[in-house]
Amino acid sequence: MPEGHTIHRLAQDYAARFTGTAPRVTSPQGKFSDAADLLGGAVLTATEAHGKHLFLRFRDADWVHIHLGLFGKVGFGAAPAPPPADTVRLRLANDTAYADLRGPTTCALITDAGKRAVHDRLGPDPLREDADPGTAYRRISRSRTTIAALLMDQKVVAGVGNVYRAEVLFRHGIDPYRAGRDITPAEWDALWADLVELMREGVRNNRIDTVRPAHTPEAMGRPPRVDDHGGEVYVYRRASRPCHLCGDAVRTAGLAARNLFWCPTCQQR
DNA sequence: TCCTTATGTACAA
DNA sequence: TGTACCTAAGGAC
Repeated sequence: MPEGHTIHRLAQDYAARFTGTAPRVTSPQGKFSDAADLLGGAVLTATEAHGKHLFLRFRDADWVHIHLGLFGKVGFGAAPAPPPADTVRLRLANDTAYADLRGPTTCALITDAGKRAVHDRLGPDPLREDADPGTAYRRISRSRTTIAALLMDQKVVAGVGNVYRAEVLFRHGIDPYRAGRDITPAEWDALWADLVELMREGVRNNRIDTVRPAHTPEAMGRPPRVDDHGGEVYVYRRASRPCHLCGDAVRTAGLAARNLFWCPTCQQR
């Protein structure tokens, strides 16, 4: 499910199955039918991700812009493709594979200029080679907004979602309510480097794991556990349960319409 | 079977 | 700050 690592992984997965082929493009659910018709016979030539935005290039400059939102999902399978569910917004199918996209916030055909406009409103993405963390720090270091809100602001950093936000702040012992301008350059460098590492691992494994080897249940002599969302984490969705490090209750609170999770003992101002 | 929830974002007021 | 949008899974009945 969709934070930046999911989208970069999807870019790889679409590329592996469809690059250099002219897949049949359909929209069983209907909302992308007109654009799908325009892509009939077109070769998929590249895929790219920036933050939570996915781009599939057909021909020279026809881009399908996809944003999964909160509910979007892509399912891949081997040919022959079964009859699609009627919620499938976009199906690509060639002789070897198919991919079904459901529930996206965005699935639209755009031009190079349209794509550039998307990049322009996004901050640096820890998963992209061209990312400049200094760009993000210039905004953070001038802001009275909390670091928790800034990390989720895609104009500041692209690709971080609610899980990575909670976890990276925990890993660095940073209180989520600290103002951006109180984050030191050294703290930002460490946060960024950690995001790069965690998110790369997220792409590799297609899930979010943030617990250091020294803190796994095995290493700490505790019973094994499985976190709700499929990865091993410190605080995300662990409200009122004991912190893995200090044992105090993990706290939760609403912040900008999302649930924030943190350990008030391990994360100090 | 209904209700809640979710790793997101945009827009109105 | 609230609401709308898109889908599916899990839990309460």
